Amino acid sequence: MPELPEVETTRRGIQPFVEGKRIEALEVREPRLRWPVEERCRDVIDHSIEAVKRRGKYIIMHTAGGNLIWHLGMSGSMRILPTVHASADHEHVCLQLDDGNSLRFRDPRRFGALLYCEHDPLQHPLLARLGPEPLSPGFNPDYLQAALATRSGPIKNQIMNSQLVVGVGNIYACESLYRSRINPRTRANRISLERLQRLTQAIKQTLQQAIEQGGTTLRDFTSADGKPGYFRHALQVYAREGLPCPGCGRPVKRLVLGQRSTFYCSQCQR
DNA sequence: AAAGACACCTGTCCGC
DNA sequence: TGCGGACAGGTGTCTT
Repeated sequence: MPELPEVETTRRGIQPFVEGKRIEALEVREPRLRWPVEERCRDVIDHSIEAVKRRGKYIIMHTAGGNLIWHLGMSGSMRILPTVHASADHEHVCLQLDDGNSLRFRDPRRFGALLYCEHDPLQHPLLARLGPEPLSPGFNPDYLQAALATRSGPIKNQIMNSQLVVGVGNIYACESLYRSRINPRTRANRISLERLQRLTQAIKQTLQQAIEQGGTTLRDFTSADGKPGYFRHALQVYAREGLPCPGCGRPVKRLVLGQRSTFYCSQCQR
């Protein structure tokens, strides 16, 4: 489920409820996430959450007792509920706050993660080698051209590679390539600077618009208040195999790249 | 160094 | 109604 817009929506949703609050308890009902939840996560107990940040698809909570790094994986979501509220199925972690509310982490598939990092979380091995934020000025045509110089694989695989740029998952890769009229199979290092200009712009616009819509809900994504995202209605090719392309009316095609479904228009995207 | 396959999980949907 | 198989928003790890 969660690509950058969904993670950012989640971050914005929880931030006002957790920032400045003290962590009274950390209840791990199911430690078997992507990696086992470590015992030292408990070092944050009795400390206040000073800030809630995002890097790529990671959500980072800063406290004087160390930092919590969250990843939503494929099926993760967060909600704020009264602590007395019973926990739901697949709600693996509960962070109890000092105002009677708690943050619940639910993740049926358990591809998500809760990590602890005592010092600078950006230096954590999983975060240290991440590429630039797609909405930052550092992600631009010149950067992308240099980054792709040695990459001959399909462009779609490249923009989904978090070492080149973070936050772009399967939905937004498909949508951004459609918007920039680039065929997802195009070999990355053969794309002109002009077309990379279109691509970087399309990625920025698509992600920005999706954030403004609260992300995309395909099946079960909800933000911290339990509401779905509305960008689903703006999807032009993703999960629309056989339906007419909004540009030319021909049926949207599907192929598999990097073992992921890829949706595109063979007429509009060259 | 880059690319591709595989792994990790549960839930849902579709065809028979 | 039940069952098997395909598929799902991610990404680290291993092998070529």
